[in-house]
Amino acid sequence: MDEVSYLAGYDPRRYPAVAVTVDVVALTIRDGKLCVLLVERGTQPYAGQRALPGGFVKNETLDEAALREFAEETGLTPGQGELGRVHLEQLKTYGDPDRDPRMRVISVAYLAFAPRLPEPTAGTDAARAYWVPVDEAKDLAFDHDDVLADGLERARDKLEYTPLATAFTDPEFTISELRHVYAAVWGEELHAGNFHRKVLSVPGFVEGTGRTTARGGDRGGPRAKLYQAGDARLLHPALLRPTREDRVR
Amino acid sequence: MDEVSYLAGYDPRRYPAVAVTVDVVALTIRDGKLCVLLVERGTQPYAGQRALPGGFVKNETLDEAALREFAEETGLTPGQGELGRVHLEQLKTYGDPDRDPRMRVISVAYLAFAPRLPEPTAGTDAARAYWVPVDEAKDLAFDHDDVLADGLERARDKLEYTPLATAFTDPEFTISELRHVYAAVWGEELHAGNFHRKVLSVPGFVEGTGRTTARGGDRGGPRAKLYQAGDARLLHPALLRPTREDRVR
DNA sequence: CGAATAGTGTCTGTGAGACAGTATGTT
DNA sequence: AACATACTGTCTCACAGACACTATTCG
Repeated sequence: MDEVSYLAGYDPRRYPAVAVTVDVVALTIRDGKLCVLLVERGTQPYAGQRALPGGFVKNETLDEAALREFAEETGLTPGQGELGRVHLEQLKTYGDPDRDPRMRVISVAYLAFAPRLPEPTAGTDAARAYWVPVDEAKDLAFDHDDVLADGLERARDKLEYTPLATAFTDPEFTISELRHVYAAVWGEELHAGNFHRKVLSVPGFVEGTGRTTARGGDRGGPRAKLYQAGDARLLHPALLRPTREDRVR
Repeated sequence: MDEVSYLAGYDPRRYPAVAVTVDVVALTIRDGKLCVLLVERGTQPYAGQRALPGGFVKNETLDEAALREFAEETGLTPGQGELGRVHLEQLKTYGDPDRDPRMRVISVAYLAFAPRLPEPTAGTDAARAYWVPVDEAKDLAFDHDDVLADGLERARDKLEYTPLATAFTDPEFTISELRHVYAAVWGEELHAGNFHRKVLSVPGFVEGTGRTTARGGDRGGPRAKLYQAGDARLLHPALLRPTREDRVR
């Protein structure tokens, strides 16, 4: 029976209550490591454990709910500055009947790619959230280990065929910085020379600004040219990560 | 605030009711055309219009709800025969506040790839569902036009890097039949010779059965070898569809 | 026989990856 | 001076796509 004919004679109050939340897998890169935003739980169940930030969906779209939660936890002001550069996309919905011990909770998970942000300030609502390297983010509350794993997989895939790596950088970046983003997300080093040529050869991925860095690297080397994100929304050809035969079967 | 601390002191009956449904974009190929399963709506709103099959989530996982809805509308018996060959995956969740005029409805959409199925029998519950070529499926109820469009996009992408085209065929198929699946989903003809060689060169995509068709094609030609799906879960290298520059920007 | 199809051989252009090499910075 | 880094050149192999060709079977 489709939702509609069903709803016609439906009194929602007679059915077991269902709650809908959004949870956000917010990723950024700090000190060359891929990090995820977590909050500490204060109440039961899972008190003291860490969880993904999230909350109830109010009278708003799902996308708006996710953006609002992200802004609240990071302390950023909606519709302003850094928040505008955050990429948010829907990831997957989790709804196993027993994923929350108290009642049926359907959670729409979102994936966020954020540039390096100021540490959430103490004293604000955002104080309880902090960035954790993804390989230290284990034993999360509820099914959030699964949600995080799905988010990481999606993020790694997206770097291959979209220019979203630039969402992790400053507006102006060097090819080397971009390579470090890929290395952090994929967890493996990339050949500097080939990566450089490849990035420049993909139409619309990056465009030069004419500027260069003020000085060379900490340990020497020439000043690097600065680039900004181009207008491509898909990379063509894609930047395939080194083939892992075990990903195939 | 995360979902959890919120829920601790939460009485769901005090909040506006939210309903959660699943809707299914079920695709199959009939007469060489990609078709989607639709139902005719009997009640307001959108009475008389067509919609994707769907319904309320009961005390079950979301995946189970989607499979149940699909089985109900097609008349297939759960856990049996043809139903076991259907591929089901979560597509996306739709939850705009006004997508249903009566109340807040969050819909988790699923995508199904089905082999050619018997036409739903009259006299059963499945009688009101029928297969419609996707290019004739317009003006659907609610936001189902968007859902269908998202499902088609996902299906076209999935054929590139997974062996899911075999989910549209009989268990044993010819390379030519497989090519017609790609042609139907992508909406363009493929070079027969190159496609043939490409499919056989991808490890684990198909494996020969040693058998051949009983007779050649209707209009001549040798008997074709029969293949079955291999054990690959990802195609490597992928079967990229002809490049469309406008997909990139 | 004529036509359509299954399947293979071959050539060409593109791109990925390995490697080397040059120029320009740093400590 | 020693070394790291930015960036470019070159070679090789894999693969996509165009095209040609043979063999088989149907009407």
